[in-house]
Amino acid sequence: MTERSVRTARRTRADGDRTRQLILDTAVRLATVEGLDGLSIGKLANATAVSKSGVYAHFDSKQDLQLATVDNARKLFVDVVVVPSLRAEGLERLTALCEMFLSYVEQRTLPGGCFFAAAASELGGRAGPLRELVASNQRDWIGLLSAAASQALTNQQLRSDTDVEGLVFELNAIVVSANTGFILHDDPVIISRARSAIERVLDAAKSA
Amino acid sequence: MTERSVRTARRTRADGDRTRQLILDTAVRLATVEGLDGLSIGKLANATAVSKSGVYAHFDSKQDLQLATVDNARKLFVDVVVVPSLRAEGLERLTALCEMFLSYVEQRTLPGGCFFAAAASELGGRAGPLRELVASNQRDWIGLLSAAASQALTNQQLRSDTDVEGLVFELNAIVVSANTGFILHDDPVIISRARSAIERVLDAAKSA
DNA sequence: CCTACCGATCGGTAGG
DNA sequence: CCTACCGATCGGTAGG
Repeated sequence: MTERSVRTARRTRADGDRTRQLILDTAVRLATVEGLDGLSIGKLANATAVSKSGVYAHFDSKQDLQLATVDNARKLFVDVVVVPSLRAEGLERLTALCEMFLSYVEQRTLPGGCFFAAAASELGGRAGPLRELVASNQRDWIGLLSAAASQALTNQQLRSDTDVEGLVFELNAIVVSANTGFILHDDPVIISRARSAIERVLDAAKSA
Repeated sequence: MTERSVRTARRTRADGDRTRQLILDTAVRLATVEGLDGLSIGKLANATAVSKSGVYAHFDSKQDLQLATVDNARKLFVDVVVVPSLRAEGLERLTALCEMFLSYVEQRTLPGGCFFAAAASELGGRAGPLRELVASNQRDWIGLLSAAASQALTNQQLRSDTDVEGLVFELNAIVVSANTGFILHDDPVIISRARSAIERVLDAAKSA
């Protein structure tokens, strides 16, 4: 009987998982505004109504929390940008990836815009595992665009003399720049300017 | 006599100006790596071998220091990117602005790459005078590119149906993305990829 | 420009 | 998961 009431009162594993997820989701949102470094355990504890040591119950150190936050941001990015685009193939997939990225920014999915654009700028000039993890995620994204572009080339949807790396560099530059500009100037016109630029670049590369 | 020795021992106005400039130059460099917010008065004092209150002798508050740091970064940018490009006009000026920007990044003028690219990413999602100052500098840069592009159009160096705003958006996206990629991946190939992209975009816009 | 100090907050730990 | 605490560092000030 005592045993029983203790058991019902005790926090279950599922509770712990939910708290951990709450902390990480909040961390992703906070980090797009304050930066991954500006994110403090104290502020995060306050924002989630968990005590500081409650946060440390889930993460060994600030760096451990930061790495888990990047992983969580990756999951979000895959869910809202990548997965919906995988329904299409080749040129259509390439177009969808760019459009879903722009829409992910435009919808203000995260308050400070794209998590990885912010993290890449913040950590670019530093060293350590956090920077490497962000760089690796960035390479994965470029790889995803490149694979779609290559398939479009194989499908003869793009001109046979297309420079795939150059095309992907340009597309990525456009969507990332749209993110920064949209957040800095709070101006949706920048998103439509990016849409036009994407269209122009892809039209120029399309096979006749 | 006592008067005299006191006078020679006393710090002159020029000494103060030199210290202030040393602080600001160090702040610009540090801010490209640590961020304008990550920049602390203590670290800055250490890096310049001035005491913390020595820093406060020149700036009323951290925000005051940050605003002065942005102004100092602007001066540097004008010196190394803008001024050399103003010798040319029209299309040549537009090309020079892009090339000088890429070279300013490639030469590692600042350890964390372009100051304003870093500041725009860091402050984009926040509010206040610092963000407004950075946004205003960003608009000036876009305005500079736009003016050169417009003149190129007037000079009939660009096709008469050229979308100046779209062209400038694309050129800026390319050079800023080159900055982030170069710093994050430490790979000079990204700069040459950007040079090719600039060339491709400008070639497509050139009048026959 | 310095030394010496302020309260607040940082990342992190002890003990439960 | 909590309260209560640690030394270090933060932005900033007093007094010289």
